[in-house]
Amino acid sequence: MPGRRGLATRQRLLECTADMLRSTSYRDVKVIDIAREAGTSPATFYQYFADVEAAILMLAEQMTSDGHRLAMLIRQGPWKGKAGLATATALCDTFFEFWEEYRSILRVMDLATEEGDRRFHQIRTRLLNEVNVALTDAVAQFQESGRHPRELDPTATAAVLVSMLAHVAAHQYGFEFWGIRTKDLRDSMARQIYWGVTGQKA
Amino acid sequence: MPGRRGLATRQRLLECTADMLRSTSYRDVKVIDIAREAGTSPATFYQYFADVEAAILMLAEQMTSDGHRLAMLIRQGPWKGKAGLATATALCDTFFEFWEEYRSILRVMDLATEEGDRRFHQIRTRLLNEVNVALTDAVAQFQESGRHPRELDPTATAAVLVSMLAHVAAHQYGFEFWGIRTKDLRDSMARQIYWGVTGQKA
DNA sequence: GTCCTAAGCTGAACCACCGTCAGATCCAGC
DNA sequence: GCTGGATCTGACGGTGGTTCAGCTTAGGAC
Repeated sequence: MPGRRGLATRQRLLECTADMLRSTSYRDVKVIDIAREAGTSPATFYQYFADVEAAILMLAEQMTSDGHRLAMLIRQGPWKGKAGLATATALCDTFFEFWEEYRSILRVMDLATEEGDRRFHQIRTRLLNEVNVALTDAVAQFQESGRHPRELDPTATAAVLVSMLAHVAAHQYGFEFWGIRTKDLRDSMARQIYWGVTGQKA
Repeated sequence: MPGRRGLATRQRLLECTADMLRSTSYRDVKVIDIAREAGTSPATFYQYFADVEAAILMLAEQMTSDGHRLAMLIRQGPWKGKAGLATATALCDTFFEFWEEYRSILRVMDLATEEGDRRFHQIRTRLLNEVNVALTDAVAQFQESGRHPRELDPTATAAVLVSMLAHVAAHQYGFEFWGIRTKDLRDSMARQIYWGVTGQKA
């Protein structure tokens, strides 16, 4: 349990880690650089974190607590008719914002998750499961009312839509570089989400 | 230009790199381990590749040439009616297979692309652009026939669908671990694709 | 103000890996 | 079996990883 000074140092190290991650490839983020940036010695870093991954893990945890707003939007928004399309559009925008803010952490989280890292996978689940459950509920509601193909698993549909949101948000710049405007991506994606949730055309 | 022996050595190093990548986190893949595995010295590795990334880049290039079948499926398949849904389903299956085969390379490619690496971005574009163009054409065709919302950009719609395919294929095991069956994912995804391409319910 | 103590920090050491180069080894063709 | 170019490697200086014993500092007690 670190005291006041220790907490300040740890926070400084976390911030520098986030900075390094923003400006350097994950593979090249070195403890010594983080320490230098924070005006301290590498040994101090190891007092607070077992390795660079552990620091990023902590950053990812901080991020998760900011992720509730994603699920909130889904639960609170209306999904019927024109307002439903507006909710879907707002959801896309919020995903874009969120990814913009935490881009560098999210990409490491994604890699680590795919590499089978349990800790990152758990954090990813905490972040996206909430969204998935909210979306599943929305889909299930419309499925009961009959307009939706019965044979589809609402959880799977929600997972597919969340994947779409996460991946498009992650590669937004790639698409722009390639001539596709973010606004068009958003509109197409919102339409897919509206369809997926309600089973109906707008 | 390496001769016969040189080419064999390079190929062996590439295979060992792919092996290491499968069993080790990207961050921890070391030249010395690859060399050991290949029964050669690190210096030999540097005769063929500038660094580990360069080797992975070459693996990614080999992968790209196997990627044509993805676009082929989209161009050849019928998209109308029940057969259209079958084409969408087959597309999902092919994506799953492809990702299964090249999982470890694809995740590094994704990371590097998001980190702004031009070379990996270019390869990613070569791989997915073809798919995207094929899908864009399919969407545009249905849009002309009027059943599709006019205001949507077909390129963006295609991009959104390709993102969905790539991300779900990448995280297939994550979803299964979490209780969602691959088959259900595939069916939900196929439905979204069918909707996205044709603008109609199945 | 001085002292004391626990919290916090670091210099230095050791080891692994990187990336390079001069020299050793191999082998195809004569 | 000799030779020249292709191929490989041992060894080295340099950087970063990680540890630990010992130093510094904050701040409470007096």
